[in-house]
Amino acid sequence: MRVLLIEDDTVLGAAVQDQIRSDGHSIDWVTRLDDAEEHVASASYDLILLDLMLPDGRGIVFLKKRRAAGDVTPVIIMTALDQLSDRIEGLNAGADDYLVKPFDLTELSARLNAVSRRYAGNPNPLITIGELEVDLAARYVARNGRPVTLTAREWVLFEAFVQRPGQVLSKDRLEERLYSFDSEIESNTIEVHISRLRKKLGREVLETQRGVGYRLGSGGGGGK
Amino acid sequence: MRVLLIEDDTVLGAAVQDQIRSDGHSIDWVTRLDDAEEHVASASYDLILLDLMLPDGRGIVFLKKRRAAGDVTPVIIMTALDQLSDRIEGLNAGADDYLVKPFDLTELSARLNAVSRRYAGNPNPLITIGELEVDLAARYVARNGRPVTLTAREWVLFEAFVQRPGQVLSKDRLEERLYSFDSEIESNTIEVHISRLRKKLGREVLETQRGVGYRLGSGGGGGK
DNA sequence: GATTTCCGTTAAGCTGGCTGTCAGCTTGGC
DNA sequence: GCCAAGCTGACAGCCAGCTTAACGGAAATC
Repeated sequence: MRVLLIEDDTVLGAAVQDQIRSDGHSIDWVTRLDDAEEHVASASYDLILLDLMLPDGRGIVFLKKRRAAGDVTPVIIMTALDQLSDRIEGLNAGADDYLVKPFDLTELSARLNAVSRRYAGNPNPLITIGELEVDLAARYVARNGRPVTLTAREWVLFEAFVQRPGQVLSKDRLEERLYSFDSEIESNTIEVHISRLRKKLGREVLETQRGVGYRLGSGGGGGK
Repeated sequence: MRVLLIEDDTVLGAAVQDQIRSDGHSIDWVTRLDDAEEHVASASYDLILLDLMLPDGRGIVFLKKRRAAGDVTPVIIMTALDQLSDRIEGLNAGADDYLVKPFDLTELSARLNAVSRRYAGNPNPLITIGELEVDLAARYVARNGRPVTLTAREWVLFEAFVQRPGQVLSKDRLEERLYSFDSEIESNTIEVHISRLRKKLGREVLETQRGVGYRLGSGGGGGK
């Protein structure tokens, strides 16, 4: 397994590097986010270990950027014990796991094994919905075999429907998903995004349940 | 998403149950491992929340048994802060994640979302009424396997009957359900909606009890 | 640092269909 | 056959939702 470690603490970094090597994996270690950007651009990794406090920015930003770019490499974030909100933010931003500093090196190994096990046995399943093909893990949609590019918000919405085929999702529920916990939104943002999704994916993909919400259209809930 | 919670602490258990419900998932809560065994044998879950210290044994044993049996349902274990060795053992035994007690409920939600994102949710139980299939949670009805679209009002009415199979509901009662407290309706609105429902769902679905009200027809609640 | 492109949000006008009402008809009880 | 209760087709008003256009901020490129 190929691991990228992003950590500016040299003591911790060296320890992690040693542990991972002795577990039989290869590892690249960088201490800055811009270094990290370069590495992910030029090489492919099976796992990224990400510290959230770095000299040139917050790790969360890096993570969000990767996810927005469609990168699904598993990311484990490393945070201090008291940074609860960071952990939550990290998970919502697409992290797969976190480690609380200071952590035991055997725990790191266990996590590593869990991740490699999870993704080894999971070739991405393709979901077919009418004329659409979806790969949730890879953030990929194609319409009639032709790939469609969705923006971040569009994907979050679309994913919600694909994960719950046949189920009606209310606008409130979708809003919550887009904006996590905060903020009441008093506009038709959801409607606009739905409209754009329909434009890209086909008019029939999302059915309106007036006064209730939306759901995946024909073919989507066919299982029922 | 369907969750099985295995936790003997009633305070924590109740809190978790509430949180998960308010996130829109369904949850079964047991306090003992043998109860848990029964549940996983008779139902399928999308996620198991597992306390490691239980009155009739260690949760680890349960987890190992499930994995040995080939069950890949995601499991999140819940441990006290100082039980580091338990966490490691848990991860190595096949747990997907862990939560450190005491944990924030928002963190629980974030974890839940991460899991449900990873594993697409599974549909809810279907209720069969004659030639109809109903999924209350998904607001879904099909007649002879063909999905039927109900409007908001129609659904509210229909739901009332499905929730009380065999029971006769008076027009007053139904009116109350549609319009809460306000407004006297001086027309035959209910009758009209009933008529529309019958047109969509079949004539026999709703029986008229002249002078009394309506009730679900054959197959609905005949048993009880 | 300037410029350009992209994306999410907001606002406004429009539309389709839901919903309540009524009138005329049917059904069931006596 | 008569009456009351219930059924249903038609219709119009209105509102939820759709769409388009424009704005502002962020990121990317130079």
